[in-house]
Amino acid sequence: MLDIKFVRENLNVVRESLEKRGMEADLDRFAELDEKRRKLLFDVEQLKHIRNTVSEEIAELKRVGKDVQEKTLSMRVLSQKIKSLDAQVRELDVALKGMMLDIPNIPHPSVPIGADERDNEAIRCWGEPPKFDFEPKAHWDIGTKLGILDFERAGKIAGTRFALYWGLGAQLERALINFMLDLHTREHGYLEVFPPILVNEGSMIGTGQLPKFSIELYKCQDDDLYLIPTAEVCVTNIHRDEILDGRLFPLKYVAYTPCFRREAGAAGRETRGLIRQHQFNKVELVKFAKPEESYDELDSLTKDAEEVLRRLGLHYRVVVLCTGDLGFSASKTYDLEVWMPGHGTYKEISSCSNFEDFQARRANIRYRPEPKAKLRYVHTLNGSGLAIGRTVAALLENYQQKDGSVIIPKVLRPYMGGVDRIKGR
RNA sequence: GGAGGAGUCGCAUAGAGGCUGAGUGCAGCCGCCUGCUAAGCGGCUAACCCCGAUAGAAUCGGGGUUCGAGGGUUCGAAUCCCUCCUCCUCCGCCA
Repeated sequence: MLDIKFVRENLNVVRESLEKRGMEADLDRFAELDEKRRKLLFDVEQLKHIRNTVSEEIAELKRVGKDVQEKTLSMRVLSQKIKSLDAQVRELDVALKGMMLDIPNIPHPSVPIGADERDNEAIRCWGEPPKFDFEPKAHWDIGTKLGILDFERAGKIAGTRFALYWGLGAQLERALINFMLDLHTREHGYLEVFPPILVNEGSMIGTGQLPKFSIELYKCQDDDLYLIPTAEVCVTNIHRDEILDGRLFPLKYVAYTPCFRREAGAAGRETRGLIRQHQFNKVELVKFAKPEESYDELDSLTKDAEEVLRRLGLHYRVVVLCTGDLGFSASKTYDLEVWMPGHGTYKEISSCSNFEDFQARRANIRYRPEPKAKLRYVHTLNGSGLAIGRTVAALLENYQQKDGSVIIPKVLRPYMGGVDRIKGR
């Protein structure tokens, strides 16, 4: 959420930012309702002032045993008036809050302007695509043939866009989770957390999934609970409604969780394989930072995620998302895209974002910069470090051999009981 | 799931319709006093919103709101009533 005062005083900045994103909002209506609300609020507060004063007088009169009837009667009228004005203010509050919750974050000035992912800018590359003396296969063919991935039975159990892992496939998934958690906790200084993955509506509003993107979420029918689409939700909301100690910044958390997405807008896209699943595992990095340090923290968070790919020996590039591709809550996002030989393309495997104070304002997460200073909103950041299913896909495609087996990178072997190659069941 | 109890300023607690603009203690900060420390004395220790002053984020003045959340009763609610949430105790069920 943007600061309502900022929006009030910078309507054009907000309008421009919406335009850059290719989005719309009725800002004229916002201005009108906001104006109306403040006028009403001013009126009702004046009436409340009278009520407070007269109530005091009534108390005083009763104390000395004087008649109070006349004042009480006139106050009864005033009180009704206040009640009705209060209701009107509340109505406008709800309308304005609703509008504010639907306005996306303002992109950072360094974000390239563009319409969609084709306008994203690649800023760096690491490694080389592996060379094959045969036609590299897609990971679903490799995995199915090796008997470690079973999409048919997953479809029977749950439906399309679900996967069943067997044997070394399941172990590889688990090995990657542990490898990533160990790397981030032992070498990058993150604190491991294991949060609830069913969360309430307040948490979803806090990070920006609700109210606008409910179509992407799985909701429990009989409870006010949602399955998380990313650990960003539960980990960022750890500090909802808290005042944090700025001396401890940056706070760095890492969490492994399953994630659940309805993929409502992706019908027909990437229906095969592990790339786009309703349920997938992810190791997520989350930071709480001071505003003046948050972009440095974004850079180091991105590097922390990149380190996973480097150690796995996977060729990747880093792109800056353009305004049209930028997420609703983000000010700036770097995507890590891993090379997928079976597809012949790069695929997003991590998304690292700075939300500035957008989520902090929604979730009410603040800190006091100095002992006597005013409270400020923190900046929140997060990034995948990494998406596990997509990493499995990338490993299968990049390390596939002519005989259909797949080499396990050295760093994972200790996590696989020393297995150096998957040759099938 | 059932039955009780509780949620008040950083922590601990008082408060039971109007002398509460929420008191007290602790911790913390700033003074004073002091050879040093301790003690003592005085002060400060909440957030948000609206209006006004100023070129302004700062700051100042006025007003409003907030005692878990939301409604209600009343001229007036921390206090009474209703709904919900969270925590604790006991019972039942359960990995």
